[in-house]
Amino acid sequence: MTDSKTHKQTDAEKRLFVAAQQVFAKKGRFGANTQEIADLANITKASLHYYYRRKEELYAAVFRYAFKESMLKTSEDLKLGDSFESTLHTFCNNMLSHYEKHPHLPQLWLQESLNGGQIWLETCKEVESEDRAPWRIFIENAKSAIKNGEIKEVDPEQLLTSVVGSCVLPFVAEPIMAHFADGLVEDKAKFLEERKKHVIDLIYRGVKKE
Amino acid sequence: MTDSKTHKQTDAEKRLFVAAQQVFAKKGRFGANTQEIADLANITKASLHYYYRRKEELYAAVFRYAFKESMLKTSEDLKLGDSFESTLHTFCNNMLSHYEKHPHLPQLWLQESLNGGQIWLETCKEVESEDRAPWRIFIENAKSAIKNGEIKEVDPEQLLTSVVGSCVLPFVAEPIMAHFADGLVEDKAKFLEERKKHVIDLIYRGVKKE
DNA sequence: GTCTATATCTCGATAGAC
DNA sequence: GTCTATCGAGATATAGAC
Repeated sequence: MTDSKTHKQTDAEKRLFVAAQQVFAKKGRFGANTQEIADLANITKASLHYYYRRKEELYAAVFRYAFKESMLKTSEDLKLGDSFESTLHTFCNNMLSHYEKHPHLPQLWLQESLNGGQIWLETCKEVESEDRAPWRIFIENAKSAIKNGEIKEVDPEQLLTSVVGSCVLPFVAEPIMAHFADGLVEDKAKFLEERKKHVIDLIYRGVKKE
Repeated sequence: MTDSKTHKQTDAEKRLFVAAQQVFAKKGRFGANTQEIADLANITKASLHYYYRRKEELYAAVFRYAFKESMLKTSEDLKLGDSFESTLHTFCNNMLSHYEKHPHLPQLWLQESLNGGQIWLETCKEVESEDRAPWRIFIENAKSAIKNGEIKEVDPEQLLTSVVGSCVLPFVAEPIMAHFADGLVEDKAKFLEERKKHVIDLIYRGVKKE
């Protein structure tokens, strides 16, 4: 944790934090209720309110922490100045591996976005001011790769949209995707491993100069 | 409408239907409340319950109708046996044009997915039994294109995931995307027009045999 | 069909004992 | 720090007049 909650967490508080992530991811900021969170964390509602006076505080704390951690993971090994091929490779692999371990996180992002995205925006700015924003590195390296002829002329923002959309969909639309992607049901780990290869190959072929 | 609600709708019921789409898309199945829906439709809560006894019934009716209509739109002009290039072109253009006119629909799909996707699945099966499922045509035509050498060997399900993810993200993550895609804020129509070209070009270059 | 009024229930939040 | 008990707001849903 980086800011608001630097104190030592008790076991109960840790369980609360994890439970809140899950429930907010499934039900959203408004749909989630404190009883369900408390039950999942094996504490009472009163204890929940002891740690976080208001539900909104809990939501904001959970989102900020999870998002910052994830951006840190996603930007790992990404370096300004790397080739686009290497950047794409690292970006997709990091993102997909991270979300495979924590599939509820992309759901949490989406819920926040559907609910207006205000806290997301605030957190984004913090991440950017600390120079840990993976999307900035992605866009910068794409621009350089266009200039030096590695890839063709494309709008880097459009490209980023395609990459993120491709990586994230299996997690936010799992119940539906399971219906027309048999692989997702039979062996999820294998499907996601193939997904890494597929997205990286598809996108790189799509932009590289031959 | 195809089944459950074939009767003539009054003006009030139509307004209710539209309002419910909007509110369920933003707040989700659980977060949405009937007061907000009724207000937006300019009717009272009592009238809402006159048409749909329970909130859940309203939700299910709204989802089924909207999803079926959308699949009909998306599968327009798609024909079994078309080349993959033509299929991709039609699929992306139809989808993006439809969602540009009704940006809350992809939000409704994802809300349903986050809430378990049960009603989605039921509706999917209905659509498939009526042979109006655009995803089936997409996958079939991709398979044929692999066989006849138009495109390289790829998993059609992975490919579909990438296409849908790329097309849908701008609508479900708008508040965030607006932060790093300037074009989306300045001129949304232009951004989406460019998006069509970008996605079609990126994906086709990514799979075609040179 | 549409309304006002109200019953009933659930939720977030607090008080206060231990 | 964790609990039981409870308050009060706000939600869904219903009753019954027009």
